[in-house]
Amino acid sequence: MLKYDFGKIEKKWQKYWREKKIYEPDLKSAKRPFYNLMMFPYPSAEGLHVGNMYAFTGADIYGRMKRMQCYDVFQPIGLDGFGIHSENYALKIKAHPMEQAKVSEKRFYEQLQVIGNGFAWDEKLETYDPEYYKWTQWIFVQLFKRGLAYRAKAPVNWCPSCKTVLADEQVITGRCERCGTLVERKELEQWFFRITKYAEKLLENLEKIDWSERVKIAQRNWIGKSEGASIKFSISSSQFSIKEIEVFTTRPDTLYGATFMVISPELAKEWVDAGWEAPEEVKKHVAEALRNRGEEQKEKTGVFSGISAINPATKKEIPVWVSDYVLAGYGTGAIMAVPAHDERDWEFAKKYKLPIVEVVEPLFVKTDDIDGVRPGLLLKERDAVVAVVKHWAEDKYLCLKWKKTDWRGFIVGGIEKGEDMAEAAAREIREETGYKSAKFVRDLGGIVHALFYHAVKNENRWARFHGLYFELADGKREEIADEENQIHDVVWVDKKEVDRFLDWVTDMRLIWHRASNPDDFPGRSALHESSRVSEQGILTRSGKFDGMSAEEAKWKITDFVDGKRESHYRLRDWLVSRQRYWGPPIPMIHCDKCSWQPVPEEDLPVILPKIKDFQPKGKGESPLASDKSFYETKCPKCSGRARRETDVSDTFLDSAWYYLRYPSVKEKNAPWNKETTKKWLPVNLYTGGAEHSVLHLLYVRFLALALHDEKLLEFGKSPAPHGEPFPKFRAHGLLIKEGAKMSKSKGNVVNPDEYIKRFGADTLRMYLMFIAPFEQGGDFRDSSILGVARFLERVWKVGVAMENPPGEDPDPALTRILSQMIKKVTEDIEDLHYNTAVSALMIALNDIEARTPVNFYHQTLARADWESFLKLLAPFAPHITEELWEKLGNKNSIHKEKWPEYDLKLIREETFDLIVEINGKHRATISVSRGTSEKEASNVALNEEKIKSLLAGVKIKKTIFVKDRLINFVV
RNA sequence: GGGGAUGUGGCGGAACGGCAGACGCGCUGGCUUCAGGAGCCAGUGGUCGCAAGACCAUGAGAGUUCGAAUCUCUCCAUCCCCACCA
Repeated sequence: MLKYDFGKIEKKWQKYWREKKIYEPDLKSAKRPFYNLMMFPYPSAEGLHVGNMYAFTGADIYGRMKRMQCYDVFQPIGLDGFGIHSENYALKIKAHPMEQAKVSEKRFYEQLQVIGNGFAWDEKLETYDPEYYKWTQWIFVQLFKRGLAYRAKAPVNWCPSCKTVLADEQVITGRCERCGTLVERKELEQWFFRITKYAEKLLENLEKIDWSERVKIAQRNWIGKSEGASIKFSISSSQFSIKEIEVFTTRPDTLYGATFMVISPELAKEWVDAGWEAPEEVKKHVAEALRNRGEEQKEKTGVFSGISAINPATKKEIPVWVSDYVLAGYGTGAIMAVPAHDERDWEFAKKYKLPIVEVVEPLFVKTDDIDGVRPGLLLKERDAVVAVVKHWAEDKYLCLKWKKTDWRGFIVGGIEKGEDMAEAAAREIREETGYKSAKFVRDLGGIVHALFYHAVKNENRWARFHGLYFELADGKREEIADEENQIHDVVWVDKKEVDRFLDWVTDMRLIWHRASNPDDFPGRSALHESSRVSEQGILTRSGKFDGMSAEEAKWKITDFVDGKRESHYRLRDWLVSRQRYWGPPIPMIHCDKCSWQPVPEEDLPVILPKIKDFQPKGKGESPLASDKSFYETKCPKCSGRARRETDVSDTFLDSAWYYLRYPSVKEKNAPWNKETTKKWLPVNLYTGGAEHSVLHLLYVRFLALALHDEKLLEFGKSPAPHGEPFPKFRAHGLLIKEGAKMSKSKGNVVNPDEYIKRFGADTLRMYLMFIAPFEQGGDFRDSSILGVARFLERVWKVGVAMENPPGEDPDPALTRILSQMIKKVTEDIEDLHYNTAVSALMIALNDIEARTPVNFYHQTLARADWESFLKLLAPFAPHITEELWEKLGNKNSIHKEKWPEYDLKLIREETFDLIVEINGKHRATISVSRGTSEKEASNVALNEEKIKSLLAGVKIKKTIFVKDRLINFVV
């Protein structure tokens, strides 16, 4: 076998690319700037992970195609080297982070060289470079000056093992994201960024940016908007200064069912501090609860506070409890408890025997499918009902609306033709509701379907039925309404609306079945199964709101008790300070007289000193706090003695703006050059891992939006939402190994070096892309890489043969095949479907080989077609294609060549395979010319022997014809 | 508990609502080779059949459709993210 020397070739071209700077766009005068960005890695010094390479290669392929499509592609790389990852690694191997960073840097850049990406090396950056973090600090100062950075004492997440505070985002189920230790709550003074100010904007803009849907959903959930009302409850026994309790609720419609209140231990403590003389057991409970905060979910516990409040709707006195199931950080730290309609309140009420009052009755709807008739019912408003019935034979739907004011629930039923309607109704109602007394409308004959309703009046339940029937069989209908029920409209509606409606009915049917579960009390289960349904429920025991739909009552009740309609967000301010060593010092100075002052801009950067003892201390202080020469300084305002902030900032701040620095790394006087930024931003395509859905990707957006609003930043490109840095983001999937997640503990981490040594970077790149769709992730298996290695060997074989003088009559079929492939590969790369693009290249090569005697490719394969093939392959295997391109006598890099174009006419074949189906089953395939009409196709098909015999003696009812594709005979 | 995703041969995975299983791995047989390996040729979802072919197959069940892996609903399984958010 002809082995190509990938080691030599790859080295040769990597050197060439670097020297000729073929991946360096002209940042000043580029005509068609395309910023292709990939998330930069944090160097862990164990070297580049194959997962990094997977991500980079995927992004690189896209960039390479764009470059060949005549864009000025800018594809920078750097290192996210500051932060806890790198620091912990240094601690582990007992190295100084500052020295270790240099080691990691070297190793990473070497590795990044050999994977063959088109990086713009001249613009590389490292977050721990003072030239870089000078501006990270500058950003901090700007935010501080504009009130977007503030210092506050707050309960924070404290990791006792890492000895630092963590952002909420870094706490996973009560444990530290990094080391898994249980996180404690501590009260500390910390620096925050006011990201909550942007909650609404961050949410809104999600609708306008082109991102992987799963990432958008994650962000939406993280921001966690809920609409509700804030309502005040006054305290009846006002023994101390607190006179009222404010709560936030998303269900103000259930206010009449609020039978008690619960406050969080934190709030209780606040009250105590404000002078509340709480009973001993309350104090005990609070102390204990506060100690246990952050622990895993456990059974709810609580104590009665001895205080009572007034329910503003019922004016009744209700007890106030203290319990740890109420969180301090969300809403007001106090809730109104509606045990009938909230799972947690229900549990609590059951445990402590508190009253439960049901105030929303579910809407019972049932449908049946009998005799082809599909009845249904839709509740539109409080006092109008719409029913839709499908005609059993024709494709028609009947839509009926009528008004009624005194009902509570509806039942829709179908009955058999000829069955006595009254009997059916009686049976149905008794079975479904258990209501015994009923009055029935008599059957008047010819009934195919009927609708009923029953009304239920609070405790004193009664049911009455009203029948509406119509004759569908002969197309006539008869409508009957009694004196109370007026039919308002009868209209035919279109199918789409009916389909939507029927889906709704199906949902309701499910709810019905759940609701009829005799457990607990009626309604509870139904209401908790789906908030959507509970809001479709009807109010009861709610004074003048009885009978109103919950949805409507929501805001009416809010108004009634002087509540405020409000939106709350789960998102909380970004905690940016870290009591660690390996980060950019926060550029703030504290003076006893002048309070907090930012370091003057001309004094930046505040250099991180190289200190010996960089171990975290665990006192809530950074190791820098033991370095006098660092923290002793003068107040920039009064020049008095002052103390420098010794905390450093979160790594996520470093990575929240790196993309702005890349095009401007050579700018000395500003974090980003105005013109360059206008020209190159926002980023055209951002690629990275979905694991950064909420952390990094939210922070970056926040910062860009804020900098825009403060007029510190201006993007010039693209019509994307103002200030959004990444109008298009694609998350790649996770690469696993033989079915398991790669992890050091399992020892199954794939080291790319090893594979590059064995197979070459081209093979590894292409294999990674071939495994599975890029956005899905894939399973790395050693055995499968051989297929790609073989493919490249064969490419080499053909390429070597193509050095010979071309033959006289190349095969036109190959030209067509290659043209089809151009289309396929171009579209696949655009969609990031690299696996199928690779497959298309393999098919093309198979065809080339199949149509040519071995080693005589130059005679049948047109040179231009081979050049196209190489160009299409170039993004995947940049080295081998460059070498073969040179072998053809070309002087310039293939990566600067123009991407091949295809001729639609050439792709189109004159004939196609007509699929002949009988009743949708494939029976024959006939080759006919393109554009064949239905009539011709039908004739050809019916003359086919096989079809003839299959259709002998049967009548064709209908023929379905899809042009240039198939013909289907329905018999 | 909530949210999201995914279920197709022995495996990774293909398939604008229109020939299910492209491409690759693996496997089987043959050629070649001292041998190992590699290469080349043929085959490879299941059942029945000498064959032509027929039937069955995309987690299970229903629905829509002339026609469903694909759209809708229910259930099951697996994975990921979040988790007492009122």
